[in-house]
Amino acid sequence: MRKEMAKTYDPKQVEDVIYQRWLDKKYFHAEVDRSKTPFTIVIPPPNITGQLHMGHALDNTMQDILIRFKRMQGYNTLWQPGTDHASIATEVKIIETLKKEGIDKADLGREKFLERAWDWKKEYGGRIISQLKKLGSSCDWDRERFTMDEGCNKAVTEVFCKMYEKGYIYKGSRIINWCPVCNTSISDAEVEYQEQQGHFWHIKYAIVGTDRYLEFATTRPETMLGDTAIAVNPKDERYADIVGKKCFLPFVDREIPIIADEYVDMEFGTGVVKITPAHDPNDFQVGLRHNLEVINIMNDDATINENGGKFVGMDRYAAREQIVKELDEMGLLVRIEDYSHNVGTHDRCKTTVEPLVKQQWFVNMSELIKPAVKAVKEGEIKLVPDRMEKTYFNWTDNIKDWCISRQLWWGHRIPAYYCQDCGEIIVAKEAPHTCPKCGSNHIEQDPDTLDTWFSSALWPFSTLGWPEKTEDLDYFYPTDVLVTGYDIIFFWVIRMIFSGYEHMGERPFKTVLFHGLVRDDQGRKMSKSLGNGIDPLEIIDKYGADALRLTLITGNAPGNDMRFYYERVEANRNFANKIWNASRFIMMNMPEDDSITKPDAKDLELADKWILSKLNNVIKEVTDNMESYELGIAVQKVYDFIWNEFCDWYIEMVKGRLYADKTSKSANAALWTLKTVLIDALKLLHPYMPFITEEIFCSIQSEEESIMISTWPEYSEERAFTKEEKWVEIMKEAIVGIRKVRSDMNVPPSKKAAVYVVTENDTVKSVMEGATEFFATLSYASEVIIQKDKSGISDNAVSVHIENAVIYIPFEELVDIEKEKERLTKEVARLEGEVKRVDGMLNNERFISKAPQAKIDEEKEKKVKYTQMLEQVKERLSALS
RNA sequence: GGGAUCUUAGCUCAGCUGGGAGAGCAUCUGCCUUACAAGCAGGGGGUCACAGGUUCGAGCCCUGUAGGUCCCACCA
Repeated sequence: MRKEMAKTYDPKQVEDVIYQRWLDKKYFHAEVDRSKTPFTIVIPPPNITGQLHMGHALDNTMQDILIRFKRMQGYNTLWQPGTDHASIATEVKIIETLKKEGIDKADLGREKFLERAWDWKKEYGGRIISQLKKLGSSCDWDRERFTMDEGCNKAVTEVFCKMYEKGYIYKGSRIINWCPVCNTSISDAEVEYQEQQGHFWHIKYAIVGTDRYLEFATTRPETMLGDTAIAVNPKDERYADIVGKKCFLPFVDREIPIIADEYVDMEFGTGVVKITPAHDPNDFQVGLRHNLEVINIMNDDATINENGGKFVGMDRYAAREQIVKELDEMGLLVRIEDYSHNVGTHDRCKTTVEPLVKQQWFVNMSELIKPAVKAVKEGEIKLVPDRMEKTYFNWTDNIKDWCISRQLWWGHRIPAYYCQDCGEIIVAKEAPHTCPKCGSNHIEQDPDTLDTWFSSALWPFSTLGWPEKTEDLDYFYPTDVLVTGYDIIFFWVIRMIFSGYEHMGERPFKTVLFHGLVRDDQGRKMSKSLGNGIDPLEIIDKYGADALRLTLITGNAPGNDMRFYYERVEANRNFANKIWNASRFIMMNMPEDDSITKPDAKDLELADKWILSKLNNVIKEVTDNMESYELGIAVQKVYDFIWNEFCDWYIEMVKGRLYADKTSKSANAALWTLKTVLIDALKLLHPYMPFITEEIFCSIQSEEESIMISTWPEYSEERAFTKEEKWVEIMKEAIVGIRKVRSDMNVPPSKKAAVYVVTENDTVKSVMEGATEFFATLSYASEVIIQKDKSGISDNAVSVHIENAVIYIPFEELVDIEKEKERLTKEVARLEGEVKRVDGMLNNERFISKAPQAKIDEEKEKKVKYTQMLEQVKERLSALS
């Protein structure tokens, strides 16, 4: 025995030690090696503000599984790590901390603010990395990158300038989404619609030159201050006569035209819509069609500006209240209706966004998106599961220009410079000293920064050295798999894809593997406000990283959300312990000098061949499943194999051989098989449970120094023992049958009884003879007697029927013949049912003519088997009466 | 309004290209059998939402219905 192993596995004792050893040995490190095929994954860079949550844990577990699997298969694997500056998320955090110190961002000034931001990065940027390490992530940490490091900055500037030159990036005054709390524009993708209870205010305006009024409804009465028209549908006969007339707009004393536009739905409400081009995207479009004036009535903080007349300075909601009140007093408020509608909010801070017309930078998407659509359509990039393609195309088909400028300080500053004298715009990698147009040196850089996704869109190649033409880029790009949540398809996945084609001329990855959200045990999203988040680090601390990883990967189909249960972590912790104890058993039984030798084929016994063959099948299936990204199914098979076949059956089968004579050939064969099967099973499990598999691997063998760089097992014809597999399955059936009978009769395991196997079949006879030892132990037999007929067997026996054999257990006084007859009668009924079912199929001409031959043969075999068993049971039954 | 997805054991979910329904937890019975009580052995429990259709054969494919979840759009 090599060393004393504790009775229960304690992950805390081993995980950190093992991880450090892997780091020291540089197993995670990748170098270009042209003799090997690369396999590359770039990490979705976590935010520097982030703490590891279950989403990260799932995402990174999946990546680590793929990387470890491929590494063992012999690929030159690179898992490229790094972090994201997360412009707005970080900026908000810093503003918060400043606030606590009583400092206002504006007072601090840009430079000082950025100093604080970098301090933050230094302090917290490493936090999430160390948390990823606790999970066991085998990233190449020597290559850690940051979206705002020198290389990424260079890539961003390069891309901006290039796309500006091509005309893809432009500056324009358009309606954008404005967050009045974060004080910045945001992209369409960042707007989250929330159903809110609001009101529908029915208001009327006087039609100029008549005594008529025009009634309409609005959910945002305060925007009336910016109304520049009233619209009806051109086909609407109700209003045909007033189109072209004007309405009087109270408060701002403006006359606005009544226009006709298809946009108006005649069926909805009164069929009249107020048009506020400056504060509604649809109205903006209407305004463009009708050349309407765009009157912005709001300041950046969502207070009413000087265009709002007497409401100037009021907050948007206060103004709303006041306007409604005054309209009512003026008799212009018709009624108020409760109304539930969707309100656009900022996904970061949940503030209601304000559509505003502003000067911003945009990326024109119409050309860029084309190769990204083609790639997925033609399968050059595969989305797993493939239904995600629908979501993908839904976005690409309705793509709008991407607003990329943000009124923030933390981020990549836009490389655009303005001549303060002649207004010339210069976009350049380096800040110009003089204006190329007028020669002035009075030049200022655009104060805005870029959307944080602008830099992450470049991540698959910027991290490999682009825009430099590096060896790494040449070798590791395109990457192989991107693993991410379906919730960032629009933010990130699509943008990486079109960026890859645009700047590299090639796809950034071959496959995108999506996962869902990890929810709490009630199916709710884990969130800070609900306080229902489960900290992965706590789980690791309590149950170990392996148990957590297994929990996240099992019992859930690709792309589906999952619920997190402590019970499942516990079950997986128990599984770890099970493996631990199986290994402990093997090591305890090893000879002192470990002198196990590979047995000759002829020395392998029935059970050995059976488990080797089973293992062989599992290897094949698991490998296939993993190659098609069915990670959960794959590990479920390993789990079942280890627990239900290896531990529950094989170990029990060989105990006798080990306890008898450790130096015998039989014991050697058993030990060799135990060790071989365990090691291969550990290898299959290693990508999922890296720590415990490494710990056991290193103590059970000394030829190799780490399981993570060992070779992935392969299916081998040599280990395919089909016949033995079948025989053992029949024996298991017999054993289970005996146990069941005993259990039904309440016979305690301590009470052994003789077991007679009656068979005329030579194969059954020889198979049984070769396995009496384990057969006896597992069926609690005092002895196993194999004979051709029933002679010498007491009538006071119960019988178990298997294919071509009847097993008798003479329990004598314990046997209740009437009960036994009842039991056998049920068995007859069951078998008759089986025969009937098979006959139903085989007598069906169309089944015979259309079903595949293999299926027909299978059913024929079953018919033989069940008919034969039915005869046996009937015979026994008649013998009892 | 458009789309996706789900409905399978008491609970949470698997079930890959159609060929006799599975897991974990829970539950019941019996076991401290010298790897493991975080365990062992045995059991109960499902007309796979409903209605049609295709097929020799449907949990799986098609159509429809009902209910749930999510994404997109945003009728002011």
